[in-house]
Amino acid sequence: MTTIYDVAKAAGVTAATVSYVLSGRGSISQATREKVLKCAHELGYRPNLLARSLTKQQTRTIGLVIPHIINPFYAGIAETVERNAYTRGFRTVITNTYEDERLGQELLEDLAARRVDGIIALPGGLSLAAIQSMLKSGLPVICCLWEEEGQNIPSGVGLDFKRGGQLVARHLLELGHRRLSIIVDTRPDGSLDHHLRFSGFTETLQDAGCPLEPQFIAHGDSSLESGEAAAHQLLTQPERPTALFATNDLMAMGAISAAWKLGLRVPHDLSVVGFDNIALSPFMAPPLTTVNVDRDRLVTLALNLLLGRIEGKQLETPPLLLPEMVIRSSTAAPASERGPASP
Amino acid sequence: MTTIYDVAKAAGVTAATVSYVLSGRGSISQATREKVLKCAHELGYRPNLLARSLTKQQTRTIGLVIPHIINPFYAGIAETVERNAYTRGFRTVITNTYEDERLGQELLEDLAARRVDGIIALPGGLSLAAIQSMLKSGLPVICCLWEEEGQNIPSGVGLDFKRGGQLVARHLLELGHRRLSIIVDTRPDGSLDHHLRFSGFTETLQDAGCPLEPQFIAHGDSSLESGEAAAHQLLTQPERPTALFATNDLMAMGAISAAWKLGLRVPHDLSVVGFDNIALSPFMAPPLTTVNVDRDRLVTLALNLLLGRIEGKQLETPPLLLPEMVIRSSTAAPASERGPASP
DNA sequence: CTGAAAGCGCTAACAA
DNA sequence: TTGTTAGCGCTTTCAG
Repeated sequence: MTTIYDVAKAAGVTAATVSYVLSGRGSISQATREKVLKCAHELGYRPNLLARSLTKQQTRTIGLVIPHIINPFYAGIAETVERNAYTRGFRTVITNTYEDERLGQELLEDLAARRVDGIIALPGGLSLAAIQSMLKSGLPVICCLWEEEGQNIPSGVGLDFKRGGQLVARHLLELGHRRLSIIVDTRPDGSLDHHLRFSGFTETLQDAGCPLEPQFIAHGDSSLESGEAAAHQLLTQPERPTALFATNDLMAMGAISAAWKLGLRVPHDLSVVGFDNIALSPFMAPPLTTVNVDRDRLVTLALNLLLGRIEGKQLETPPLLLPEMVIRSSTAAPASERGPASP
Repeated sequence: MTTIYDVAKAAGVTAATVSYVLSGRGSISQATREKVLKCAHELGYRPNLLARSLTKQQTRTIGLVIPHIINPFYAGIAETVERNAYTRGFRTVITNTYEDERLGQELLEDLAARRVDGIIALPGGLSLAAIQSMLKSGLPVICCLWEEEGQNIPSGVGLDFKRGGQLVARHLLELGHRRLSIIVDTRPDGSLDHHLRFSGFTETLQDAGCPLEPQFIAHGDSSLESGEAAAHQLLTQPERPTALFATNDLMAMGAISAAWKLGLRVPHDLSVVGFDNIALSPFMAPPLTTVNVDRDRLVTLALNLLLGRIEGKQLETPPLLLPEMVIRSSTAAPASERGPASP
């Protein structure tokens, strides 16, 4: 691997000079600049970021920690962060916890060891303690979409998940549904946002005098598989629900799949609502009614916060983002309200 | 940030000693070992990988270059690579070209500048020239799923895409379809694998005396959107095809969506076949018939090759992987062959 | 406009 | 068992 010294020797100058022309700093005569550039090119010189970062004490790199890239919601976030950070001069390294707190901890340590300039952390596989520890060592961490009972979360950008649950309940109620069901991800080690979607949903039903029945509550782990399994269970009961809310789009897709396999038509026999509005949602059969999370805004805010912190500014956390209903074709009035089916 | 020197001073030893206990190398008395460990912990010491990598001349990190993480096919590959590499002691940094060759080139340079120990490169947004250039500078690069007319590809692991196209044609033919259509990604700057899926498909039809009609060929860019648009075009012609092959699963999903919106039932009115067998495929409505690419095997082979090369071994490229049909519920005999529809 | 020199944090001979 | 020392590749004062 050719170094700056090799280039310097070839160009008959010193390493410092090469460094200057390469960085565009300092004032260098046109002649030597060209000579250096030429030599660098000929020797196939490639800067060593390790060395550079070591001296400059910054990497212009941020870390992004998410639970699982296979979930299109996180893939979308990852893309947005990567592109956004890139235009602001930062590289992004994406890491998956796979919902494993041990791994999550390790990843955080690793990012710190790589001396990323800052981290954006999403819940799922990350303990608050681990984050605090990073923060304490001076590494900026921005928490996105984080919800944690009681404890105060480090600065970040949040979303009003509870409101999301309310919106869904209201939508379904307005369509005339009375036998509602839910598939919710409430794994003990998961983050609490699904609980909030759940409570927003149930409380609204309660208030409307139409409380959620216990047998219409099923659990999943946010995956397609779990959504399908939970929906199957819900839909094979003696009295079926007419509507189903899955607390994320992937489980909703699984639910639609379960319905399909049972010969039930969505939305005729069953209305389905998801949460997240992933890129796939408009292309499901039928297109999924869901709750949108404004990822662009989320990421922009998070990055503002993070890059601000990296530059030493202590910006204040923005207000909660507001989710909004996206009504597509997977919801309709219950069949009894509409007369006979039309194919 | 506390360094090894801080720890050394606190423990009353020298930096080298600290390095030794931290790495577990050398022989250190139990007493000092404990003392050092204790100090390191108390000071919140975190190793600096930049410095470490700089001296060790290796990062234990590999780069993965893919077109677009939002495509579940690539997300799946990314996960497999990351997990696999991790168990072998390597970290992975995932980068997206977004199908942009300029960006792709830059990413490659960046990975090299970060001194990753090796790279796994998938086609789409990467020029062969850029890869060759990395190779020339001594950085191991393994090309996966690469197809390039004439030119000889650097070592890597490939798949018999043509055969995949043949399998699809055969499957559809056997079901009794005669009016077949295809949505293919043949962007000029894309990789050639879709061309191969296409030619395998068309040639088989040709041989069967049932050549693909020109108006039944549509184009996409591998995205959901493009699949839906292309399918819409195909399905609104005076005489509809009875079967549709999309050269990847995402476009197939778009096609199912288009069919749904036109009130056509899959597979009753239209059979749909995809390619890739992404994690979503079994959960589409209906579950998608597709061509499986054995990602585990692919990644294992690629990693063997890469880690081998990193250790200096020059292993020979394994034979092409063989794709295989996965028949699910999106294909059936054409309606005319089956009598009237059953709901 | 360019060179000399110190330093970023860590590792690995080699001595002691 | 531990310390000394040189060096990894680059940046950046400070001189000249």
